[in-house]
Amino acid sequence: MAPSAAMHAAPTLARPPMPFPAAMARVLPFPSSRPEADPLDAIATTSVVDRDIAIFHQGGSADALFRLVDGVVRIHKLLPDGRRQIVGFLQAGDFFGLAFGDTYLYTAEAVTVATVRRMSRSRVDAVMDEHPALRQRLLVVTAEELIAAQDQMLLLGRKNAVEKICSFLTMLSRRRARQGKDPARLHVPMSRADIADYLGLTIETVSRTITKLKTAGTIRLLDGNKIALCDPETVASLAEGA
Amino acid sequence: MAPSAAMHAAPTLARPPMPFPAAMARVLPFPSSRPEADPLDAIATTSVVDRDIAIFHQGGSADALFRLVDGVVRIHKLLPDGRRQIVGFLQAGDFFGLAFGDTYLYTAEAVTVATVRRMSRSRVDAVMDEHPALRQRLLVVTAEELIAAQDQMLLLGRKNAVEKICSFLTMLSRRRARQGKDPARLHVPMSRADIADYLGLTIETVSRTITKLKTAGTIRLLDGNKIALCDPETVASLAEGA
DNA sequence: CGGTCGGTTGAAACTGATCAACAAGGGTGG
DNA sequence: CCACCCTTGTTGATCAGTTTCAACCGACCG
Repeated sequence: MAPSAAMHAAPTLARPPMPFPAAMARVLPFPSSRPEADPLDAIATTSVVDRDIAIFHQGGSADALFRLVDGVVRIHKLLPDGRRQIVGFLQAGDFFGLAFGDTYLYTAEAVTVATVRRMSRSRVDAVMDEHPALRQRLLVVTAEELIAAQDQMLLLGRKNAVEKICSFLTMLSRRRARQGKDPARLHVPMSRADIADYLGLTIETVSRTITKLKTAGTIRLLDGNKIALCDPETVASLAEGA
Repeated sequence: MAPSAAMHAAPTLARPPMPFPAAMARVLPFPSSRPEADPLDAIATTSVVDRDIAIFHQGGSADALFRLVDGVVRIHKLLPDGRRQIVGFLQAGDFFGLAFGDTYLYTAEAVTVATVRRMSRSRVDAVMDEHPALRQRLLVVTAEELIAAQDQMLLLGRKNAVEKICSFLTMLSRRRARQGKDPARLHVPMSRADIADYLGLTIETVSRTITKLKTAGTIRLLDGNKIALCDPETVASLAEGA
């Protein structure tokens, strides 16, 4: 995988030196599976991306917009010395790759094997001009992302380790609920390093905090990267500092 | 015109200790490009807001959109126990208060005496439908705001105190440059508490870090809340962990 | 002139980071 | 099939950056 534990903090040392290498994502062409009524769909091509493979890189030429069909994708930014901040975990339906300059401002990588639909930027613009409603929709999803980013700013700036972990678990729980699945039973495909870089912690602190919640009886660790919330409400209130 | 009643709601302290209503709100701050002949202008009314007075509150009914004409406004979110995270400082030209739900997601307050133009939400929607280009512009500025939010996430999650302060100074410097003013001479109207809550630090750490930069000869403190950057490039590189 | 407020500075405490060791898979090659 | 290794996660001990608590200063104000 890409950046990991070793690159946290430590202003002096920086094991992985390069911010953004050149390697492109291994994106396999794939026939369109379910063509929706979506005009964007007509200009999209489907690809399957392996675990830990980049879909695009920070600094790379931003020539396409993507939509996640299946799997989980992380987007992150890097500091020159390799410190990493994961800015979001995407789920099915999410758009990404929005760039208003000519280069991507962050890297997108598959956390699990992921299926994405790729739309060239020029075509997206053309389709938008034809279907103003799409632009409205894109505005709404961008706005929702901004709202989520602001919540994350509150988390990163003002929450302690327990609150951060509980916020993370609550986010996963809410996603489950939105999918009509059991919100007390989470699948957590991301590594401790990913969680740490998302919450502004180290892997050790993530591990210790999860252990603490487990021994406190707040959560239970199941196998297959699954976590059970004994009481989602309690976890949610811990996330807010209760 | 006279300041509207709505924006002179209860004076808000810089750090309100009381909990806030659980109600969620959806608000977007976003910068505009040019304040020229604008159809939005026709439906706007101007107000002057005193220092530290709220323009709207987190949880309040989101019935209007605002554009900052003059002064500085801060936007912040609160945790139930009063911990505060400032998610942005707005400058002249910036839009804020756009809501995608029916209540505001956070509070907007004047950092300096501020002049704002207020546009009712229903009228904004009508004007948008009439001028599709406005919606496009809205998308662009929202995306720019999202990009800024992601940079701030990197700052909050992975930067140390010196890097945070230098990032803040660099942001102010870039704004000055964009206004055609001397980027090495900053006006800093916000208090130490505001800076602390923006950077995820305490007032004391902000003060100490600024002192450290001053004694290191990186910056000079001038009176009238002004700061001179001895070398903006150096400050910018310190912001990235150099 | 006393009081408050914003900012600075000092000392101690604490949370989370760092360094280090180890265990549990999982894959690979002999 | 098994030994080995490499990766991921856990746990312990110590360290350090930031926070907390506290005192102080100067400016401003009634």
